[in-house]
Amino acid sequence: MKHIHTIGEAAAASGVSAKMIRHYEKIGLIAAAERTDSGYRLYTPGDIHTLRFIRRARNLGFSVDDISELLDLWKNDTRTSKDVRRVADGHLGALRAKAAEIHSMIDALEQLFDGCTNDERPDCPILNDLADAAKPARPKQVGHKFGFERVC
Amino acid sequence: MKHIHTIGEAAAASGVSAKMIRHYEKIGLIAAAERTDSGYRLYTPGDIHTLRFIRRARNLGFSVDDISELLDLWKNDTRTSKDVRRVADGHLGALRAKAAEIHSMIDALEQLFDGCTNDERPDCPILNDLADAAKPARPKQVGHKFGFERVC
DNA sequence: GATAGGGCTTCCCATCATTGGAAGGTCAAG
DNA sequence: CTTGACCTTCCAATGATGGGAAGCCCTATC
Repeated sequence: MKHIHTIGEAAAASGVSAKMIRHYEKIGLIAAAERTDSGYRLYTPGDIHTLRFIRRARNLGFSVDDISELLDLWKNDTRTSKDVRRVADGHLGALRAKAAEIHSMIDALEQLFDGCTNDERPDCPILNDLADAAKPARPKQVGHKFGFERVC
Repeated sequence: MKHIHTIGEAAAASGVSAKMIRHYEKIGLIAAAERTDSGYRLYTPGDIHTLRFIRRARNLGFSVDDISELLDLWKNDTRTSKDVRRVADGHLGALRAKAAEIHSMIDALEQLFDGCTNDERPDCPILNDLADAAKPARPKQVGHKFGFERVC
């Protein structure tokens, strides 16, 4: 039970794949690992701790750039709580924006579903809407329902 | 006011960039456009209608594969409403899964924020959690708050 | 000692939708 | 004829990850 591990062990212990560990090293997110005489990378428990940090941050959706900053802050004794909040807050904003975007898609799609009969007929408001957005699936009270263009 | 348009006009009229129109042609999502003697692509109003269809579907987050299927259904007289629903339903499921994933990230991050002082001190539950997930930011009643490892 | 297997190395490619740029041909107006 | 805006093709990059090939290394077993 040495305290030094191969990349495979580090991967298993951290939850970061060996592929990604090499990748993170290549892009400079983590320092280049020590090597054995034969070229194998070696990882200390501290390295693995860092890898776990990275994996958790990725689970929270942080980008590699964000993680790089968080790692710097983590290892920086002069950081302030504010610094960390700034990074996390930026990401939280991005997540909320993404969530809003997806929800608007979901809402639009659900609305189209409302008018969809789900039967053997070819008429389908989903395609109608895609073909001509000026003719919403369930118009609030938009008047014109002439159905020009193909029915569906 | 001809009824035939260059790729730039088609792009402006459809909301799909010229780059993407060429790309969609290359990957087979749309048929290869007619050409002038000098090689310029030519688009009919029908082509532009198709491009608008594509753009709207992309706005709803459909993948190119989905859109390809939707286009086939759109132009297929024997399709049924069910067919369209199947595609849209699959996408809706993916969107909901993505939304759930993002919300779980948001929730986790917000919880970390709860314990973050946002001041000049270096102690920060966000980093603490990333460094050691076994020690949640706001533990329900997890006992051990020894703060081994660095404080933050 | 030889061999088999599994793990490690590097390098390249693919994803997915989109954008950017370079180098060069075409068209319309001045 | 020149200028500038448009078009053409081709190549590359994005971001995070996976897949695979070719080849070396290490350990266990015969």
